[in-house]
Amino acid sequence: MLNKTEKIFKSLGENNRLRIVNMLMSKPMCVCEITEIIGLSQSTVSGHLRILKEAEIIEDTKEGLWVEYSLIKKDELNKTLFKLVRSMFDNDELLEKERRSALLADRNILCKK
Amino acid sequence: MLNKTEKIFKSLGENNRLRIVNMLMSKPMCVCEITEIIGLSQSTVSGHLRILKEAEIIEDTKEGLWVEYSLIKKDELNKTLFKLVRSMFDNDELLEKERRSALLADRNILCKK
DNA sequence: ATGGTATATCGGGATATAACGATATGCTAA
DNA sequence: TTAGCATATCGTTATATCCCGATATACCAT
Repeated sequence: MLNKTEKIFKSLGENNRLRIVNMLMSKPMCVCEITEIIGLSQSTVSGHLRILKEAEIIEDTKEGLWVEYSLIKKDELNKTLFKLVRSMFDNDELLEKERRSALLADRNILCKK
Repeated sequence: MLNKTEKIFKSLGENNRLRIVNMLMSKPMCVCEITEIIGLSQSTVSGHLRILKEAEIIEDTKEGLWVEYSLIKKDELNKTLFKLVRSMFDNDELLEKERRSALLADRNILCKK
């Protein structure tokens, strides 16, 4: 469907959302972890997550006080899409660094203020 | 690379550009054919084509007075991308109709005014 | 050269998007 | 219940995007 397709590509057509998708390739993360690593305001990150969620790229699960976001890997479309995106992300220094940061991120350290 | 990836997805994240890509899946077309079928102004269509061209989704070749645009199918990335997009376009009535219109389009009839 | 055709570019108006800080909501623990 | 933390939503501002008509450019035929 045209509008669904537009929504998917539009959601991926923005640098900071691509950075979020890239980080979620390492592991599911809560908003505060993403916010810490990406260096944007919490409200901005929340907005980006909403857009990716509406495009059915990511989903969220409540984890007590936290909301954990993760890539939706069930359906074939997304699998192909993520494989493609991952290949496009290869050899990008910033993205590699952020995948590593995501992997190492510990919400108990990053989030408690 | 991040910015290249953003450019590609941004170029595909717009309904009318998706319609153009869909039509070009039938065959290479010149601007006037696309303009006729899509029903937007010539300048708007030209703008969309420029964006798709800058994202290296399509390329153009001069054909005398005409400029013919076609999908860039050489590299693997695009091949995968087009296969994916094509599958997302399946069973969309408007897009099917426009692929057919594109296939039947004859620039000698559509364009000469 | 002139006239005609196809395409690209420019300028402007309307709408959409991205960013932020402030505030609201929702949950947990004491 | 209250306090505190994580997240979502709201209001605003700045920028980007989409559309069009008008104009410029490029090419072809006469």
